[in-house]
This record gives sequence, structure tokens and C-alpha cells, in this order.
Amino acid sequence: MPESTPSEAVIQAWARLVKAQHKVLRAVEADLNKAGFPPLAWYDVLLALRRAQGKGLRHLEIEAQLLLAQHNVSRLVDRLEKNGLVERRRAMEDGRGQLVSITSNGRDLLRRMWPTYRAAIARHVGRKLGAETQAKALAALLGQLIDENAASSS
Amino acid sequence: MPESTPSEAVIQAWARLVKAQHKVLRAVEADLNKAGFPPLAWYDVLLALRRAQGKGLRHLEIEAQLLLAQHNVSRLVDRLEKNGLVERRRAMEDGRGQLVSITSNGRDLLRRMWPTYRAAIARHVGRKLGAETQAKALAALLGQLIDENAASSS
DNA sequence: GCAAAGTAGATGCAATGGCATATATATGCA
DNA sequence: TGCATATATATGCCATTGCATCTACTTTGC
Repeated sequence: MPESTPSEAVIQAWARLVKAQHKVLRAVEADLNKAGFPPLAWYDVLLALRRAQGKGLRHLEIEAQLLLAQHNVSRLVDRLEKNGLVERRRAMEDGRGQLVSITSNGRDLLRRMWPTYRAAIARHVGRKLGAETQAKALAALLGQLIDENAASSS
Repeated sequence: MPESTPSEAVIQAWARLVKAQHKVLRAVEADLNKAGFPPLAWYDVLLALRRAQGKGLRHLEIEAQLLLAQHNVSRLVDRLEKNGLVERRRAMEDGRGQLVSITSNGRDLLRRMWPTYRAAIARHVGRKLGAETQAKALAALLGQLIDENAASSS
């Protein structure tokens, strides 16, 4: 059953999802930019690489974790490499593959960005949500939207 | 008091906000694209114009409603005009201003897009939220993020 | 009434993203 | 083995966005 007509509440949730994210993301990016830091996408990639420990990640893994298109990963990694934040080496099990790993400069950037980033999250998200329970509720609901097979019954 | 350290729940809410919006927006845009329709931004502008009735809107008003940068409004309106979906005329109270209004082609596009758009919202948002109360709760929480002066006490 | 400052919108340029396609390697199967 | 197909990543081209600046008109202060 298609259920092609969403309720008013669903439409409003959708509209606000787009608007809230847009607004908050812009504000956070602006704070980072003002402090002289690169865009959030760089942070995200570096963080994923740091979590992967020394092993490094394949483009495919970065793509899946960050929901990026393949060609964008390729070019984002280019930029990071050009800035000395990551290194590429060929994946030995697969001659087609690249194994991308974070450099010490990359780790350093992560460390230096975090205080600014953290403060931006607190200001633009934490401060707007009165209580801790609201943050938890929001995280849970958004989790459902991300989840491949949530609800769907109704 | 700066409160520069957000709780884990806030950080998670932030991370999921970005991820959920990204994922859902992509999916909705893909559905529209697959059906041969222009990007959502066009719909948003046209919808704002239709709501403004015959009077039309200034660039400034579009900018504020859609959270767009000024120069982007200028070019987005260019594209819409080129496609015969909107008309510009000088604002008579202010010689610098443009008054943008929707054409009948524009109205027609809105009508034709809605069924596809609506179905996409139902599929990518409605279906993931089990109950109506969840949609309402999500809309309310996201509303707080958009609200200029929400909470802030804590 | 006019110069100075302000505001609305446009535009050149560089960076980024999307789409299609190219290149290199890997795998499957006759 | 060897060719057809699949997979991983790169790249050319065009559209869109961001940033800075430009132009045209308006308002303010004298």
C-alpha cells in the first residue's frame, strides 16, 4: 500500500528537518570558518580515519560512512592530501584500491578544531534544546529517519 | 555562561540531524529528478510566491523565507525566469527592487510536482515514523532549533 | 538640494558538486 | 588461458554556490 499522502504533521516535520539542519549547519560552519578552520566535511573524513586507527580506510568505506558520492570522495581526499592531512597508498589486497590514512598533521587539525566545533554545537543545538531529555528524544527520532528499515508498517 | 561542552546526547542529536537530513533530502530529490522535475529549491521559491498571491515577493523576502544568500536568490530567480516560471518587474515604491511573481506555468509546475513530492515525503519521512505522535514530536523539537530564541536558559 | 552613506540586487571568479565516462585492476566462465 | 564483465577510483564537463565587488537607486544630514 503506497500511502502516498503524508499527514500534516509529517509534512511539517519534513519542512522543519530541512530548515533546521540548513540553519544550524550554516551557523556551525560559519563559526568554524570564522576561526580559520576548513569545512566540516574535512573534519568528518579525518575523524572517520582516526577512528579506523592506523589501518586506513578505503574510499568505499568513507563513502558509506559519510553518505558521499564516489567522485566526491575522490576529490575530497585529493584536497586533504594536498594539505598534508591524509596519505594514500595502494591497497595491497586490491590493486585498484586506495588506502587512505590520517597523518599527524591531520590528527593535529582534529584536536585544534574540536574546541571550536564543540562550542558551536553547544551554542546552536544544545542551547536550543532545553533539557537533556529533549536532546535524547530528538536523537532517537532522527535515528529512525536514518534507519534503513524503521517503522514502515503504520 | 558559555556552556561550551555539549552533552553526548546533544552531540548525537547534531550528528544525526545532519545525517538524517542529508539522507532524506537526497532521496526526495532523487525521486523528483527521476520523475523529470527540477530541484526542490525551485518548488520552494514557487510555493512562497504562490502563497504571496498576486502581489509578488521581493528578493529580500525570498531570501529570508528560504534562508538563501542574496546572490543565490538573484541567480535562482534568473533560472526560474528563463524557464518562464516567474516574472520580474520593478518595484514601484523602490526603484532598486524587483518584484517577483509566479506565472501560470509556475503554478502549473507546482501542481504537477506535488503528487510526486508528496509521495516522496510519505515514503522517506512518514513511513519511517511509526505513529503520528512521533511526527508531531519531531516537528516540535526541530521547531525549537529553528526558533531564534528557544531555551537558552538551561 | 546635494554630497555621503546606505540598501537592493547583479555579476566575475574561484571552489565545489553532479553526471557521465574513462582507466585500471579483478573476477567469472567458456 | 583469455575474453567478457564487474569493481574501484579518477576525471572532464557543466551547474551551482560562496565571496567579493559593482551598479543603481534611496535616504540622511547638512
